[in-house]
Amino acid sequence: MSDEKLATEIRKEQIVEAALVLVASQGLDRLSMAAVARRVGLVPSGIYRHFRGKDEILAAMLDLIERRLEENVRAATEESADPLGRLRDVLVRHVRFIREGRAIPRIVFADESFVGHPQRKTRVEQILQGYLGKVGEIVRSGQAQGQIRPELDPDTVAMMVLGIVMPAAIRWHLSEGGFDVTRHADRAWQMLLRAIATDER
Amino acid sequence: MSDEKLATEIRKEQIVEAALVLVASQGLDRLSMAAVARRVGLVPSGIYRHFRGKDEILAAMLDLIERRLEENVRAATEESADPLGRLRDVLVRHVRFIREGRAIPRIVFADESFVGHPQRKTRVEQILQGYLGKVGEIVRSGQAQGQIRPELDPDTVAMMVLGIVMPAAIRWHLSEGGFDVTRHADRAWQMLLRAIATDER
DNA sequence: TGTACATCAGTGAACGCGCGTTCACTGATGTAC
DNA sequence: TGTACATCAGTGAACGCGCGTTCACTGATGTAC
Repeated sequence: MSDEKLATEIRKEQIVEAALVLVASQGLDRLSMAAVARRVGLVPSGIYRHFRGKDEILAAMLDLIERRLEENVRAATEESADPLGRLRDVLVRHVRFIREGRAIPRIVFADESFVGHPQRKTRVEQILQGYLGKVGEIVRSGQAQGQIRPELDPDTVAMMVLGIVMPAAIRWHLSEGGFDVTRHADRAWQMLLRAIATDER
Repeated sequence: MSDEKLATEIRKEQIVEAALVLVASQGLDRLSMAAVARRVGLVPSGIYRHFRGKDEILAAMLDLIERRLEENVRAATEESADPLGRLRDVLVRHVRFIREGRAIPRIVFADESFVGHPQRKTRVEQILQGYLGKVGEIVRSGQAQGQIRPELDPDTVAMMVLGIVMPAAIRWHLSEGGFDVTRHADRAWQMLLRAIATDER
């Protein structure tokens, strides 16, 4: 198929990236070895030079997602000085994730078949909790600085930020991009702000 | 398999109900004709006496879900007199849905394979919009009665109610029931209340 | 009330299909001399 | 710098499996007489 022979490190990256793109555009259960192979210009059996099997690709995909989510929080933290701004930045980045390709929500919402392997289920939980934990940290620092009401549970606030994006992602997806995610996120953010910001502000 | 011969109307109900239970517990892509048949005590080919194929079962399942969601709003409207109470009631019923079986979120979050048939995608959108529309009606009546801030978009508020439940459903599912959905819903509701209730209240 | 028959729910073997995976092979690439 | 060789990425045929679906059949049920 391809004339080139590439080092396995490069191929591995290509394959995982291809898998992620495919999940984003087609969904997890249309992710076949054949489709991944086609996308990187290989024959299906060629994949097995680089991965032991589909499971290993899925595991690598989860690692990639974890890294991207971490990068997301890191960038938001750098961009804004104050915690409320950071939270909003996280939200905006979520919206961007949706508009670009929805691999992450698709995986997290994934079906038993994916999450069926107990190991994988635990891993997804780990990633989600890690992410919510980091967003919760932003909330906590906002409370320390007096921007966010001290009596609120940081974890709950973090989940509500996610909760703004999730139904919007679904409607966007169902309507083939017709739903205005940005507008919804703006409005919902204004509402959330009233709920969490201290009165002094 | 079973000694009994049952009227097709009864079997149809049994089959759709079985499909819904299976989706709830196993996920959409483990929903096989064989599994459905086993659950109602038939041989796989027996299903074809009552449905033209899997597609028709899925369509009937969507109809059932639509009815249950409508029933949900109806019950909430009857139970509480004031709109804020009704909204809270809708939320509580969502939580109950999650704890009982998560067929509905699983379907709405479903993968391209399910929603791939354009007709089915449109149908899911229809159901979701219908539901959000009804929840939005509750919000509107709350605005008319002065309980809910008039400047808020009812659709956004309806989505936020959904948004409280969705991430919680996922964590509950991932943690095998270990996540306390009710507690999260209570906390998030308190936050949402501050965001949407008028000051006079 | 008893019998003959049409209806139709349920059966089980068989099918075609797409999938993940294997395996013996080919031939390009980088290295040792 | 040129040649011989080991390495290993890529190939294509073949596999077993589970799936949705079909089809000729069986035999219980309800009805007409």
